[in-house]
Amino acid sequence: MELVRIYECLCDATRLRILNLLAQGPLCVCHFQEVLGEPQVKISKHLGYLRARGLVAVERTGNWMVYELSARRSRELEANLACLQDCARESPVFRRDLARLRKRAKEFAASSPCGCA
Amino acid sequence: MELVRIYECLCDATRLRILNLLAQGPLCVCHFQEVLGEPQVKISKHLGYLRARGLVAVERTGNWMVYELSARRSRELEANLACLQDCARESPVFRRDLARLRKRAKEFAASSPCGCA
DNA sequence: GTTTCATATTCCTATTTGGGAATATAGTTT
DNA sequence: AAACTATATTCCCAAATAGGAATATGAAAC
Repeated sequence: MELVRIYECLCDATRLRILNLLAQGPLCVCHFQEVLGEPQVKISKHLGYLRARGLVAVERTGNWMVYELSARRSRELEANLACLQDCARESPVFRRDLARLRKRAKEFAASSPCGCA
Repeated sequence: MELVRIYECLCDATRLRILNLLAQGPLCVCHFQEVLGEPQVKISKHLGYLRARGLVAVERTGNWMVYELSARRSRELEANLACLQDCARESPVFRRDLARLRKRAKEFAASSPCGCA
């Protein structure tokens, strides 16, 4: 059942926070690190997990790996991402992450030429 | 994060099928067994899992344990159950389960006095 | 009180998971 | 080519999970 695969992706806090950020647009690994305040290996592994299950896609830009939500989403994935967005809107953790993302968006754009944020 | 707890409940096929049936109303363990065609221990354990996390509630009626969706649901749970319903509507597995449930509803009502179905 | 019935629990095993330390890789810069 | 950067992977461990066989529980029937 494809639904199960989707829910497996959603049942970890770090992955939820990653998906929440990605809803705003593509982002590279080091910026996830900064915004979420989590070690590189953790971020990288969770992104790998999401990628292996087709929720996100990657593109290399120089040294940076820029991740984005997969372009081709099943109806089920679309519905669940929308639901997550809905829930995230009211949750302190997710709001805080988005606030940090916006706060640093300019620094990000200036410092790294990876084109994300 | 409460959301993670919810998604953990949703990332198993048997539990999804259980929740899909419960959306139609309360049901006792042996009827889950029949409709889902799964062994007693499996059903019972997954119901225990859902119960421990507050998604379902139980009430004893004679020998039967009748499960139902928890009456007090957070906004997040409500949203995700609705989303699941939405996805289930288009999935063969879930539709088949519901068909079987309806087909046997009368037998159930006649055979066991547990008041479910 | 013993049997029966519906359900829960225990015990076991195999698999998956999350996390971190250390290391590898692949581009970029010098 | 050597050094550096951003990221991925490997190796380890502890914990959670799913499943089934066997057994326990608790209410009902006899």
